[in-house]
Parts: sequence; C-alpha cells; structure tokens
Amino acid sequence: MNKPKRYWLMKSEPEDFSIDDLERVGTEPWTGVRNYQARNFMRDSMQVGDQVFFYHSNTKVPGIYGIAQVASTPYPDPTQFDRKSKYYDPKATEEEPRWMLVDVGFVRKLRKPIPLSLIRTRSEQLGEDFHLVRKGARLSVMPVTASQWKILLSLEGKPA
DNA sequence: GCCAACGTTGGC
DNA sequence: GCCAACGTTGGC
Repeated sequence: MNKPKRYWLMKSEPEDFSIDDLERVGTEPWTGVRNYQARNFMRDSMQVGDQVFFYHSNTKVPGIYGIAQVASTPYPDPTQFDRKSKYYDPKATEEEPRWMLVDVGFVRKLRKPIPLSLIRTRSEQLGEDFHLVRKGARLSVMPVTASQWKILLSLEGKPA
C-alpha cells in the first residue's frame, strides 16, 4: 500500500538560496538548520517524494515562490563539522552528529508567488496548527496538512 | 532547575 | 533599520 504523501514548508532567505538557485542546481542539501524542532522534522518525518513549499523569508515580498520535493533520506549536515563554515558546531562529532538534513529537489516555480499577506487572509481556513501565520513564527521547516496544501495551492495566481 | 541575558529570526 | 517574539545559554 502506498504511504500517504506528506507536505512541508521550508523557508530560505533568497539572498542566501532562492528557488531560482534550486532550479539551477536541481538538488541541494538543506544545510544550516540549527533548530531542534526543524531538525526533527527532517530527521524523523520526511520521506523521499514528500512535497515542499519553497518559502522566501526576510525579503521584500515574503511568501511561497515554488515547489520542491524531498530528494534524499536524512543524513548529517556536513557544515556542522566544517570549522570554516558559519554553521560549524563544535559540539557535533562525526560519531554523534547533532544536525541532520535532507536533499531538496526542484519541482517548479509558481506562476505567481503567494505572498504572506495573502496567506494571512486565509488564516481561519488554514487553522490554528498552521505555524507560518502564528505570532512570532520562526520555525524554518514545518509540516503542512493535505488540506492546508490544497488551500495554499489554490491561491496560486490569485491577486494579492 | 530557574530565569535573566543574549542572539537570532523575520515581518514591516 | 527597528523591534517583537522566541530559543538558547549559562550563572547561580
């Protein structure tokens, strides 16, 4: 029997890594997550083929810009061992890595981005458990339910 | 184990 | 650039 497909939302600052960058490279290890909750989602719950909303944060128009998919099983984030990386973690060792990640693969860019401002207008529909529009939401990797996925996708191409 | 101080996230 | 919200750190 097929496992039901899972959905996620992953944030990235486009100056750092954008959906266009992902389109160019095809697949990218999702390095630099240093939040335990976000790590746990990647380590414990993601499966190859899961669908991902690619969200641009810290930018002029924050919002969902594209769709990606989980492209690997979890493995240790190599940047935690790299002294020269800004993500270096002195407490992590090869034997006991702290930070796990998955590879993310390009699926498509949205015809038109779905701005956060538009997403907020659907807060009620999306429900309490939608992390993105919670006050002070800082989680960079979060689950999205099938119904939330549908609602959000239906906003593609809608005027903001 | 508490909690103040600090650093970071991320919208505006 | 500002600053609220939040997670983490470290002194006690």
